[in-house]
Amino acid sequence: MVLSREFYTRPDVVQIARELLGKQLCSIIRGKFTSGIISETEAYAGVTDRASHAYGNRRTGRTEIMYKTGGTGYIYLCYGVHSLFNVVTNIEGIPHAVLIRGIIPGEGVPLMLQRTRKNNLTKNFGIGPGNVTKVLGIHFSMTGIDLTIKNAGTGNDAIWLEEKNYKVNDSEILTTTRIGVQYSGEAAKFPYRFVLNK
DNA sequence: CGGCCGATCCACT
DNA sequence: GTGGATCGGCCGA
Repeated sequence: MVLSREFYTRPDVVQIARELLGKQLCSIIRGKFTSGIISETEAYAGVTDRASHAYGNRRTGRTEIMYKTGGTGYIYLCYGVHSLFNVVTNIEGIPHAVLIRGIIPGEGVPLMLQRTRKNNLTKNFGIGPGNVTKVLGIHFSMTGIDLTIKNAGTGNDAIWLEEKNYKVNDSEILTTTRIGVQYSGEAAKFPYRFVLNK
């Protein structure tokens, strides 16, 4: 079942980040389907979170996407090399987001290998936010895409999340501070990263 | 318009 | 453990 608008528009972005573990992230890129189970997430709590791009209510061409309704994809270029995929949460006007940092490969592994130019599944395949987008074929030019429908009307391309029969127990969830945000002072200490430890 | 820098990754030592 | 790659976005002038 595709995750609904109501799932994304709830107010607690940290709780949503936690709940996204075990959900299936799917893409159709140029007509080709690939998917994986989300194994690592980080919450970015909007205008009061110094680690967020929207800290201090900053509105720019890029961050504007974060102010859209929950269930929108916020994708941006990092270090000039990597597309990073986020799920926008909360209602329109409140710029919360969850960064997807890792997936367990599901369907379409041969195509994933082709995209990463590898011959077989390595130990950390699909781990790391730049790798998530690489294996699923997601590009930062797709930012703003609607995540609640399987065909978002952008030609053959679509991204969505599904609830699958993948059970996650609380005991399997590791909570830590976020990666790469040491510049953000106190916010760097927030326990906003969730890892599936299975 | 110029300069700085990033929610990273990988090869190499 | 470390450093280079690489370029759009953001800010200041």
